[in-house]
Amino acid sequence: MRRTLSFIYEALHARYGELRWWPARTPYEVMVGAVLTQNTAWVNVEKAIANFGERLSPEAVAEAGIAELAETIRPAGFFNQKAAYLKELTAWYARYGYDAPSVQREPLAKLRAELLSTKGIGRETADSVLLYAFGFPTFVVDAYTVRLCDRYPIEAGKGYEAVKACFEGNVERSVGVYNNFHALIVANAKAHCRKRPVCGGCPVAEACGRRGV
DNA sequence: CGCCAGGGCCATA
DNA sequence: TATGGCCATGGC
Repeated sequence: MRRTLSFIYEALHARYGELRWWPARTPYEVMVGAVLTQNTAWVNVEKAIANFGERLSPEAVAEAGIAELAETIRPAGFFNQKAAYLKELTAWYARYGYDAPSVQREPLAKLRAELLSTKGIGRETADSVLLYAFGFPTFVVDAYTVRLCDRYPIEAGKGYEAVKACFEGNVERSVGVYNNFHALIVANAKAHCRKRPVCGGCPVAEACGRRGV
């Protein structure tokens, strides 16, 4: 299994290089994107992000009315729910004075538990926030990662935490690797490992359990 | 036109 | 624990 994961990482890296998802900007913008992208195409998230203009700050979101916020994020879909979720996540951030270094001084496990008890913040969103916004070494598992585990002989076990533990236990414990590996999985899922697979030219076809399908 | 996208909540059994 | 319904826009 370790060999399989190492092979997949190396092969994807050779094909796509360093993708570094969610580049720079502010941690808060990453947080907003993490909520908006829930079951939503990223292109729609970008439209919603653009709608904020100068109001993409925790202070502005905290002050905004829920209806106004919903209208701003409309292109991202599920806008009523997500407006409420953004309020919740922003309220969590307020505990740390909207200050990233203050968050980063806390233990990962404590922060993850807090996020998971925040309405609208499930495992993937929590891990995305911790990894991409604040730089904690926590592996993000999404639908593409689960698909990878379904198609390759990785034997990660079932459920989010099992898959997460499998990756964390078998790749270098590094924020950079966690970041890039997840981005690589997404990139290959879009190019080849789709729901309906496009196996021609796939860089990891050699290790695929469905080779020939 | 139908399918689906970097989920999560809630009710139900 | 594990399904199923629900939320909603926009690209293809």
